[in-house]
Amino acid sequence: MSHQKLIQFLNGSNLVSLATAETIANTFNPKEISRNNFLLKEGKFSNEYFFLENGFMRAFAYDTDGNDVTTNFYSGNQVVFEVSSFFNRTISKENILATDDCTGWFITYDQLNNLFHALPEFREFGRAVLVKGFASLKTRMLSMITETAEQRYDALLKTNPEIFQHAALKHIASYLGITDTSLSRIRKEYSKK
Amino acid sequence: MSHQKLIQFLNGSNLVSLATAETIANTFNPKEISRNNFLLKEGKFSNEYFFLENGFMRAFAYDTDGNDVTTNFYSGNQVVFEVSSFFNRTISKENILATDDCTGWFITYDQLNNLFHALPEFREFGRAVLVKGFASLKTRMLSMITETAEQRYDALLKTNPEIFQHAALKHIASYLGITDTSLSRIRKEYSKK
DNA sequence: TTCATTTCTTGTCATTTGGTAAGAGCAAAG
DNA sequence: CTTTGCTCTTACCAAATGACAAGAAATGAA
Repeated sequence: MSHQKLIQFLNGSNLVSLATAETIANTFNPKEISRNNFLLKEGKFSNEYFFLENGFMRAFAYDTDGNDVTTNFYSGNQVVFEVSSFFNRTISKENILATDDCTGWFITYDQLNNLFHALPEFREFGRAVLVKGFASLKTRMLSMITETAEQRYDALLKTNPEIFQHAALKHIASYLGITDTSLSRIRKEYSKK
Repeated sequence: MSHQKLIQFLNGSNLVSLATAETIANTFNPKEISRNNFLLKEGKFSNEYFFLENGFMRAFAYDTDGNDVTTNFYSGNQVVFEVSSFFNRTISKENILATDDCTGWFITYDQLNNLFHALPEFREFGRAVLVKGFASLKTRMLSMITETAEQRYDALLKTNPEIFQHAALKHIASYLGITDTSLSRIRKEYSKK
């Protein structure tokens, strides 16, 4: 296994030089997670800042009635971790599950901080990762408030079609904030158009 | 005007020593915004990392139909800025309006980065601000998906009662993701209990 | 393969929420 | 004080979504 994809990911952000990207990548350790295994289980600490190279993951939490609610999907070339648990060193309320066989690279919280301390470029990169996640959640929140379920379905289909190739519809439904029954109805209407 | 509240805010995070908090605070400049003036207007850059000492602010965006949608409320002792515009140096889609006379302290993007570069403690603080905002938005997103409008109203009333003393109900309604008509109905039902 | 389980769809009905409009209450400006 | 405009409430009806249950389809295990 080579660090090539990780180096490209770091350098491609335009925040990290190629030389620095190589230095950073060398600190990352390879990790494989096979289908139906967890990157993170609720009650544990998120302690791996994980670059997902290949595979697919789903983050979810349980609501007060015990229903599984999808909070995020992750496909390749993304960083996967639970922000609050990882940075605040608190136990996670979320699970992150590999729904396909996954490969990637990780560093621990301590390693991340050492790199942040030593490499200003990596700090910029780390901040950009946080900001990007924040911004996309804000966008999603606004769409929850201003758009109908069908509009949100349509937008997800167009912007993240890969999700529909990897995730169960019931999990997509809870991600969209609706029941699986409603999603099924929406898809029926939608297919007529 | 003294930096005292700002110093307490920085030091109270337990991430910044008192001496460093004083150094940081000295870089901040005082700013007053009177009622109905904007800290940020859409189309402009968010370029002030603003510590709100006193007053009340509301962030909002317009949806595709031109409706005003409240994205956040801010009362005293919080940092106010638009994450994506500020850090990505892009124009803002959001407005931030002082709904009461406000006082506080700000630094610019460049000043913030200089401080981050020079003071590891302030980096930690800055990260904590981002992480806190991210985590609270995740919580809000989950409540949008799993709770009824009445439950969300109840939760907001209990966790952020100050909002009800400063904001118009129609603005609270869009923040909760419902119409002002629905909020009015919910309040009527709620008051019976 | 066969059986068991899970997922997805569909139907029915109830509930929630939205759209619209009208009127009451309140506050700011003249 | 009166007028004007904005906010909030209320009523009515429509639309969207949920809850539940049954059956079909797909998946996984033995």
